[in-house]
Amino acid sequence: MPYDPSAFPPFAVTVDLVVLTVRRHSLCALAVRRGEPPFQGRWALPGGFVRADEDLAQAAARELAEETGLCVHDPAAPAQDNGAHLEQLATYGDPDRDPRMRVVSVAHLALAPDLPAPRAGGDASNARWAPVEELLGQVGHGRDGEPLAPLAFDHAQILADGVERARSKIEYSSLATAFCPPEFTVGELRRVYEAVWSVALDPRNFHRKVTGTPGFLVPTGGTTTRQGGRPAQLFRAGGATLLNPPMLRPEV
Amino acid sequence: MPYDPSAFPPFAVTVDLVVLTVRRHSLCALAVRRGEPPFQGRWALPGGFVRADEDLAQAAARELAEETGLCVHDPAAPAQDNGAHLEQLATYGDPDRDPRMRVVSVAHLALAPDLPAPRAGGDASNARWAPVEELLGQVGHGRDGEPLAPLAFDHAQILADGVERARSKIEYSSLATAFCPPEFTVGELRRVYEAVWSVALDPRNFHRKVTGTPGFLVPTGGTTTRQGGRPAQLFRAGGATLLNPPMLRPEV
DNA sequence: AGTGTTTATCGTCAGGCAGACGACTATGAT
DNA sequence: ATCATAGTCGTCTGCCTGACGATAAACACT
Repeated sequence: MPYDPSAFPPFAVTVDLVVLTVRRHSLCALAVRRGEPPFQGRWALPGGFVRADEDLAQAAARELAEETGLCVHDPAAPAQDNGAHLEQLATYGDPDRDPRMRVVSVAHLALAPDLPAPRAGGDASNARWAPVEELLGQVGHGRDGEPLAPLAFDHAQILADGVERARSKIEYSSLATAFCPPEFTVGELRRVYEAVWSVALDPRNFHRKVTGTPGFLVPTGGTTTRQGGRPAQLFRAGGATLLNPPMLRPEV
Repeated sequence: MPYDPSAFPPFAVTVDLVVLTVRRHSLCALAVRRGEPPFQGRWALPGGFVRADEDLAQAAARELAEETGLCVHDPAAPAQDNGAHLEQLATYGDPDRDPRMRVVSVAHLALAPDLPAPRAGGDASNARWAPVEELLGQVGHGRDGEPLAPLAFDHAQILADGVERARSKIEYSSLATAFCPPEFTVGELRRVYEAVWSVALDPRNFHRKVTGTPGFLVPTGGTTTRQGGRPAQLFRAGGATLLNPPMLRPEV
C-alpha cells in the first residue's frame, strides 16, 4: 500500500525537558517563561519541536544544550566533564493539551549537577531554577512571595512524573551521582539523596552502604574540606549502574 | 503567535502494543502477520494510527480490544472480568524507522491472563501468541521449525524493552497478578514469576513471601485442585500495588 | 485398600543487611 | 584552648531471605 496521507491525522511532535538539579539542599527544576500565547508570561518546561531529520534523543539533547549549555553524558565516554544524564520519560498526547493544534510531546528527564545561572537563549530573566514544590504549587508562592501560577499546558503533570521517576530511580541505580560534580564526597552524595527524597539519612549507615557496595564509588585518592569539618575522601562514580540491594527510601 | 504549519514537520503517530501473557510455562507475546509492504508477510507487533480525537491511552486500549477482545482493567473498578493491565512503555521515533514516512510510535505494554486463540480482525492465521525468545530470535526458528525472520520495523527492540519492563516491574509491584485469572492459587502465581523470569523458585519461600505481604493477596475462601495435588487456597489480588520489600529475582 | 506422585503448606535455622546509635577523628571558627 | 562541624569506624539487634525438612491432601495406579 502506498503512503496515503488521508489515512492518518498529522501531528506536531515536540520534546519537553524536565531538567533537575540540587541547589541549596532542595530539588530544583529548570523553568522558562513563555513569551507568547498561549500561556504567555507563565512558566513552562523547556522544549521544542522535533526536526524532520532528528531522533527523539537527539532533539532532547539539542534542546538541553540550547537551554543550559549542558552536553549529554555519553555512556561510552563517561569521564567527560559537565555531562548530564538524559533519558526518555513519557509521552503526553491529550487531544487538547495544546489549544493551537494536536501536539504529542515526548518528555525527557535530565539530571545535572548544580550549575551557574541558567540561560535561555541569552535571556536570563526568562529562565530559572525553581524548587519543585514551588513549581508544583505545594507552597503556593514563588521566591519573591508572589503567588505562582501553575505551569503551562500539562507541564505540572510532566514535572511530577519526572520527579517521581528521579525519586524512585536513585533507589536502585547510581543515578544520584549525576547530580554531583565529577569528584564528590560521601556527604555530598548523601545530601543529594536527602534533597531528592526530602528526608534525613543517617550519615553513618549511608556511608557504610555506599562504600560497601562494590563498583558504586571509586576513591580518587584526594580529599576536600569544602563542606567544612574533617576532610572527606573524594570519589568518582564507579562503573556499576545498578544498586543491588537498593538504597532504601525511609517511610515518610 | 498563530499556528504556523511551516514551523514544524508533520508526523504520523501510532501506538504499538506489546501484549504479554503466560502460556504453557513460557512468556508469550502477541504477533500479527503484516499483509502489506513494507515487511509484507513478516511478523510485527499489533498497532495502528492514533485518531484525531483520541488520547494515546484510548488509542492503545482500542487497538488492544480490536486485536484481542480484551477490555482494559479500570483501576477504579478492579473487580471486572477479563481485564488487562495497560501502561505506556516508551516512544520510538527514529527518522527512518518506517521507510514510508516519519512515524513516531508510542509503544504500550499490556499484560493479560492466558487467553483463547487470538483473533486479528477475524483472521486467526494472521495473529498468534509466540514465546518471546522465539520472536527475539534467541532460538532461531519458529514453532514449525521454519527459521523465523526478525520482527518488522524496530519491533524487536520494542518487544525487548517491554519484556524487560515486565520482568523488572513484577519485582516490586503486584503486576504479576495481571497474568492470572481473577481467582488464582499461590502456585499459579509462582509459575507466572517462573515463566517471566525463566527461573525456578522455591515454593515454600515463595508462599511465605506472598502470603506474608499484607494487602497483596486476599483469600476468597475457595479452593481448587485444577493443578493437581493437594487442594490449594484461592486468592484474589489485594489492594496493594507496591511490593515492599520487593520480590527478589534470583541471579541468573 | 495400599502405594506412589503431585502439589500445597508449615516450621526451623543460619547468614546478611538495615536501623539505631556510641565513639573517635580531623578540620576551621571563636 | 574550646567548640562546632563533618567524616569514619564499630556494635548490637531485628527482620528478611535462602536452604531445606516435614506434613497434608488430593489423584492415579495396582
